[in-house]
Amino acid sequence: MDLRALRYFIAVAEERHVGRAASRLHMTQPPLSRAIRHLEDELGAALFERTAKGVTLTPAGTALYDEASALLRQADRIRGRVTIAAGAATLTVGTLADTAEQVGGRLVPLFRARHPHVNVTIHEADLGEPTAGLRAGLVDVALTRTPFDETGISVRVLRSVPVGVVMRDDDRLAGRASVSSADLAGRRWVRLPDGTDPIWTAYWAGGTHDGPSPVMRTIQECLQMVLWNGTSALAPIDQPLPAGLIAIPFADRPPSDLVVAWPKTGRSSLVRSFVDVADNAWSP
Amino acid sequence: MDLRALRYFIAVAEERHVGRAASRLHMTQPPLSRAIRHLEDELGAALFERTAKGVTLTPAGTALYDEASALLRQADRIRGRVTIAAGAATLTVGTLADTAEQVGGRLVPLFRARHPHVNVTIHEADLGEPTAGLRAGLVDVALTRTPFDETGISVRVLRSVPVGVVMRDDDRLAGRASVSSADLAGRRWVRLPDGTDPIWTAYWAGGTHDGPSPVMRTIQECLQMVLWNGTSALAPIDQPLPAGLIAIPFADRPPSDLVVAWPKTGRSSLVRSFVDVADNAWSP
DNA sequence: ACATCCGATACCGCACGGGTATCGTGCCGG
DNA sequence: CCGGCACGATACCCGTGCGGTATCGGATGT
Repeated sequence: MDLRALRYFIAVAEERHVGRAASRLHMTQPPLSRAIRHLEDELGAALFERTAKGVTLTPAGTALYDEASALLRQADRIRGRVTIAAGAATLTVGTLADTAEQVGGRLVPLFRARHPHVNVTIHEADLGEPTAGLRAGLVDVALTRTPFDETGISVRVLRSVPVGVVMRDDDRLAGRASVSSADLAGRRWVRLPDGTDPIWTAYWAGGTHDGPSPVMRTIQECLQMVLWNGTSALAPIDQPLPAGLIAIPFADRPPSDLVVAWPKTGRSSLVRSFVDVADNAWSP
Repeated sequence: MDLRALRYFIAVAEERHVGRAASRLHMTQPPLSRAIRHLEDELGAALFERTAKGVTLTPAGTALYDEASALLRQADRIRGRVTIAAGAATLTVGTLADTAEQVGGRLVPLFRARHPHVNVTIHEADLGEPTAGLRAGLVDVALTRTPFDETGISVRVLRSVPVGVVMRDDDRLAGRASVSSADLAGRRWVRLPDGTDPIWTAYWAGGTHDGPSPVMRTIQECLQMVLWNGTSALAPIDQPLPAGLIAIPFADRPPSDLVVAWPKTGRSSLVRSFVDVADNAWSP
């Protein structure tokens, strides 16, 4: 009887519905069904009655619900107690270009409210670091955008944002309702630093690179280059543009997800809590 | 931070020694070291100071010890509460021939004291069932003797018992300090039921079977056959023999362990508790 | 009758938690 | 001062367990 099984049980008990509980737990329904069955086997008692439109608690289930929720509350308190006893803990958050303003400004205060004793530091990464320092081990958790190489990295989507082609408002394509890859042929394009994750580079690439083109390191630089040099760029269209620039929806790319990312291995309790706060702040 | 990790931590904290804690937990030292390291990483705090002759608690470790022991006590209470709420639970214990008297008589009352609400039933198996009904799914846990086919079965040793050759006291070998396989050539031997686990059969076999020999089903039958038919048998020498029989230590077999055995999969909390009671009653 | 939605089942692949073998190191006795 | 020893740490292997996807059985309500 581990704590994870009890958390699963609590979710099912509160939702009275295995499928909904599964999505609340960010998993699929079958393993959750199995976990509940295992818990029932281990305790030697039926915890739920299965009905056609969900599940209901048995008396044993009700008893477990009371006990388990108290136990989980007590378990959650432990983390804080120990980190306090160990002295101030530190969480380093990596942000990619503008994600600090996009979500960090709302997220970090919520996190600090939950963990007043934790020191939160920010590492602002440039556009050549899609994991915002996560892969380099510089940060504990990152606020960034997909797509990038996710091997060894867990991701939770906060917001899904379509991308558009950003260009000067005197561009010959200005006014089009939408553009496709074919419209971009031969167009000069902003360039990411060499050595950047190829998945990331390919996603933001557009047109063709004939001849040298400028290298950008931040969203601001990127937009300035579009404005000054007449190049173009793909950018998420969830933010206001500087005067003189317009963005046209680009149908040939799936949306880019604004995500919180963390290492698959060695997830600390602070990281888990950070992700949890992010979930609660955006998913409902 | 699962409960298992906390149990590991408690053991190390109390022993102040990873190796001793590991053997107390019935595991080896390296995975325990790793688990402690993982817990420290997850909590973001050093819990122990490593010294040359063991480990000592840091302030954070002391804080965790207090919190964790309270949490584990609360978790242990849950099982009982739930099974009570679910109505009487039942644990079926399989015993092999004489193990019921050997250890069951002491073990079951201890278990019933810890779980007053649980119904304990006994299944007495004959000598052709070395797992005492465990493999057939007839029982939840078994008190039996090694060796047998342990695939899918977990085992905990309660007592290790040497075996001896049992024969009539007028046997020509009577008076020998010990015998070996060579002394048994051609001797008539008791026989186990057909279809019995070959590992088990081979262990208790001795001499050679020329011609039909009686089949035995219980230790009592076995000894009676030795007495009446002049056959011989191997038997654990931890019990008094009927008058007219003697046992001579037999060096050509490793000792037979008196064990508690249970299925590797689907271990219920009652089974775990039963094993735990057995541990505490015999291992110290 | 049938579409629909529920939980259960079957099966797969990977990560994790056991194991054994070995290492690095600090302490102690000769 | 050095060699042996005992401790925890590390390296590596392997089986189990827990995620996933695809599908089933069965109840419900139009």
